[in-house]
Amino acid sequence: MGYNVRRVWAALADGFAERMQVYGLRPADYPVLSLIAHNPGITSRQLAATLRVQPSNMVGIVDAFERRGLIAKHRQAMDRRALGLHATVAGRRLLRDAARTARQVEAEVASALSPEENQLLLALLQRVAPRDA
Amino acid sequence: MGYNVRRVWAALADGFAERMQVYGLRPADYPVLSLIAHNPGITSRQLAATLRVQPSNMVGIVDAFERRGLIAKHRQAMDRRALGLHATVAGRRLLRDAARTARQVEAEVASALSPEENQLLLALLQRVAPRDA
DNA sequence: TATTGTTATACTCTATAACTATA
DNA sequence: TATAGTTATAGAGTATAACAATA
Repeated sequence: MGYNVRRVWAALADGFAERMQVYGLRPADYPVLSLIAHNPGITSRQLAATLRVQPSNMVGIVDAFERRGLIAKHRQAMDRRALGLHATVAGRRLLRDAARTARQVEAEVASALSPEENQLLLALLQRVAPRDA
Repeated sequence: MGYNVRRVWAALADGFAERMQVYGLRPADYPVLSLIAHNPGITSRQLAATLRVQPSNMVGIVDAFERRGLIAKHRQAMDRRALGLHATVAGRRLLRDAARTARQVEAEVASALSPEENQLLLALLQRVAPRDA
C-alpha cells in the first residue's frame, strides 16, 4: 500500500516537475504562485504556514517571482512589517497556463481508470488522508 | 488528485520515518535491509539498480549496516570485485521487528476504510501506477 | 516582548565524476 | 575496455538561529 501510494505519487511528481520547467517553475513554486493569485495581499508568513514550510524558505521563491514580474509586494498600512503579495497580469497569465498543464498531467495519470473509478479513487484517498493536516 | 495522493503519501512517510527511528533506521534504510535479508548474496550494485538509486548512495547505508553488525560482506569467488551481502541474525531480527512496526503504520492509515475498501483502493492505485517503473 | 521579513547556515537526499581493483 | 565498489563533491529541498524594523 505505502509502496503503491509512493509509485503513484512519484509518477505524478516527476511528470509535474518536468512539465513545470517550461514555465520556469519548480514543483514548490507552483502552489506559492497559485496561493498568491487566489489570495491577493497574502503575506509570506501566511504562505509558509499554509504550505507547512519555514518562513525563511519563502524568501527565495517570492523574490524570484518579483524579479520575474509575476508578483508585486505592497507594504501594508496597518502593519508596516508585513508585505502583501499580489499577482501581476503576467503572473496570473503564467499561472493559468501552468494550471492547464498541471491538469493535463493529472489527466494522463488518471487515464488508466474510467471517470467513475477516478472519482472513487479520489473519494477513498480523501478518507484515508489525515483529518487535520 | 495529486494533492490527495501527496497528503496520503506524506502521512505514510512521516509516520514511517518516525517509527523507524526506534530501530535506528532512516526511511531509505528499510528497503535496503529488507532486500539484503530476502536476497542473500545480493550486491550493492544490484541494490542500487532495484531501488533506482545511484550505486554511490548505497555505500554509506551498507557500511553503516556492517558496522552495526546487521549484515556481513563476503567477497565472491567467481567475481572478486563483487561483495555479496548477507543479513546476520541480528539484522534479520531487527528487520522482523521493523517490518512489524511498518505494517502497523500501514494499518493505522488504512483504518479509515473497511477491508474491502482498502483492497479496492490498492487495486485502483496499482492500475494508476506506471506500468514499467 | 513578540512578530515580519530576512540572512546565514546546516542537514538530508540524491546526483555526477573520477579513482582502484578486478574482469 | 568495462564493471564493482568507493570517494569526493555538488545540487535540491528544507530546517534552525539570529538580526533589523515594526508592533
